[in-house]
Amino acid sequence: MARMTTSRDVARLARVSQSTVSRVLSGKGNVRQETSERVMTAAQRLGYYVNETARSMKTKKSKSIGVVLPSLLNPFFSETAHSVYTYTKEHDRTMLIELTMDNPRAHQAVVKDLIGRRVEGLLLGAVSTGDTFMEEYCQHPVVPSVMYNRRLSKDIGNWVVSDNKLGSIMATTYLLTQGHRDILYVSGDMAYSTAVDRLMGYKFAMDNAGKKPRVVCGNYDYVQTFEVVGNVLDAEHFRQPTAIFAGNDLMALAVIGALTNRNLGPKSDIAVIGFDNISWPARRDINLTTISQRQDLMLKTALEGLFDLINGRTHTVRTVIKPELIIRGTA
Amino acid sequence: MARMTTSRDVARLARVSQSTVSRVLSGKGNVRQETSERVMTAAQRLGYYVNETARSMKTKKSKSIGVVLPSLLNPFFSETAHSVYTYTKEHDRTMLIELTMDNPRAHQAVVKDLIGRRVEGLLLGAVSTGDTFMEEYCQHPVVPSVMYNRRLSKDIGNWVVSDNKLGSIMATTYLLTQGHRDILYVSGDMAYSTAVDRLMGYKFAMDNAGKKPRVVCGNYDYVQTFEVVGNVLDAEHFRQPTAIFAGNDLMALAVIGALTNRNLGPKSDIAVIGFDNISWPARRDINLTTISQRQDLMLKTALEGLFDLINGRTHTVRTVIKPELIIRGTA
DNA sequence: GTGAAAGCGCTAACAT
DNA sequence: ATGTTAGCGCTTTCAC
Repeated sequence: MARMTTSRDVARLARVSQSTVSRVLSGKGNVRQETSERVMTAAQRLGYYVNETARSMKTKKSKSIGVVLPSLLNPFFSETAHSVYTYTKEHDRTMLIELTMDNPRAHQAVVKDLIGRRVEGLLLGAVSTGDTFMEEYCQHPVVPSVMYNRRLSKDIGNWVVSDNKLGSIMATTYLLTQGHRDILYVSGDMAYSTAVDRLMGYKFAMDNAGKKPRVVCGNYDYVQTFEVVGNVLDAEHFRQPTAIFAGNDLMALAVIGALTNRNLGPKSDIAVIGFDNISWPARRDINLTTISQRQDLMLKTALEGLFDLINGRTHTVRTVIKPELIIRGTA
Repeated sequence: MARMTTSRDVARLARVSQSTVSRVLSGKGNVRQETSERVMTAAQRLGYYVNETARSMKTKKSKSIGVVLPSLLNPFFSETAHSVYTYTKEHDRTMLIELTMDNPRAHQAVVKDLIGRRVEGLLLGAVSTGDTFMEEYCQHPVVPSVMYNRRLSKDIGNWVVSDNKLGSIMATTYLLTQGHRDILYVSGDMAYSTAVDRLMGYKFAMDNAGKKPRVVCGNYDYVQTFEVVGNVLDAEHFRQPTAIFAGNDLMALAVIGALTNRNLGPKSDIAVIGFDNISWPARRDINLTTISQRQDLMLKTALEGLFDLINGRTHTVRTVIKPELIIRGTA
């Protein structure tokens, strides 16, 4: 491609100074109507697009916020990304997405990358509990950040998370009151606070009811859960659980998949409950009973908090969102 | 946040010139081992991150490619986004995502935005057939672009799409050979070439078989399809279709949802076939019969083409990907 | 209301 | 091997 037109080119054609072009296109400063029109026409004719790179270089505002997510293959996070886009746009910012690909070790690099690109703030949705880089970062931040959904084990930095332990207790208790005694819990990847807290809640509720907890690990992964739960279902010498509580909806879907595969019906044969309440399209036929993280509220809170941080309106943002039990058709 | 450290700060601390810092951190130019280490230590101590904005300002390479998608709520496109991330990363580029929110009118603005940010190339996955801005853009491009999946009606610009008409014929013919005569087609939003071509294929195949086509419009939207198809199913005075062919998988899921809601089974009562072959998590219990767009191949082709364009290795990229019939459990 | 000039933080000649 | 210098394309004083 040929060299791109600059404001200088526009200035030459419009017979004004380059700073006048800047004034017209940024909408700042007084410019005579006629001059303005001449500039606009010239810009149009040359197919001029303001160079945002140069602009943010000068203004020291990148107008962008960095978002770190584990993956876009989990509906929970692709929905998050979609909403982040909407909200940041409302705040006249663009979102820069980075993915860790479900690998905690990739986190540090993508955060550094985002900082290098001079994002004005960081929304971190893939923090693992023991991330030492993040621990240090929270002590000496260069750019405001808020952890979303997942957080560090040390209670530092800014975060908006849901009360995962409580949500887990709610789910387990609900199954208990439905008469279930053998409740299998499918855990997520224990590298993340959500998995830790949810497991804790499940154990707490089971202990309280004097029931024996039974746990398998699905790692927040569809395929792994499908297999691991399948193994449980196929083990003939053990008592089958009457209910399965999955640590997130993605794994709950895998559970249902494993069930269907064996001609077992969710609820009719084995109750299934998830966690997240993803507003994912197949909900009408799956109709999953789940714990809502109230994702939209959580995200909005995190983002508003981040903007408050950016604008110096606050120093800390720490919010716990109360989860909700959503009873549908699978439990 | 305090002013960020610059290479100048690092230079001062390391007692070298600023350009030496640049040489060390960009890995270009010869620097003595010892000097290099001194710079690295200084950078470390100051928490220095190279300002990519300034760097790309100077090098005139943004190291980023712009991606326009209709939405991240449709699994087809969130999967696309996920893969784009992987591929662009392999090419040492970052992806800048913009969404049209399924609104063709939003397209022009987001493309301009991306150009303003000086992306090196554009992957356009949300082009509508009659977009006059894009038509003009293709004649006088400022930045290389390739349309992905959807394209203009005028045959201009660069594109990688699947043979949607053929795919549609394959789906319809398959249903016909299965003995179906009353096949309902659920169309997508006719603003997009995919919807136009798929409808054409369906009609062609039906005509060929001497069957009467029957079409409703789901606009590529889950909720709308759920309702529209529900209406058909509830219309008592009409003959029910024995098979439903949905213009994409998202709508096929809505069809199955509407079926399930009425205690009808896909295949057992009414056959369902989709289009896309999204590798979406619930596939094991839904087990949707569909037409594969071979998304991965299509995307890879589009992106490789885009990079070829960027590097001046080619002038045009136009590829039609042959679709595949994937027979599973719903038809 | 408009122009001239400085400078954002880098890289890339060009010197030495 | 390292320092000096000149911009990249803007915004923003400061003059006039």
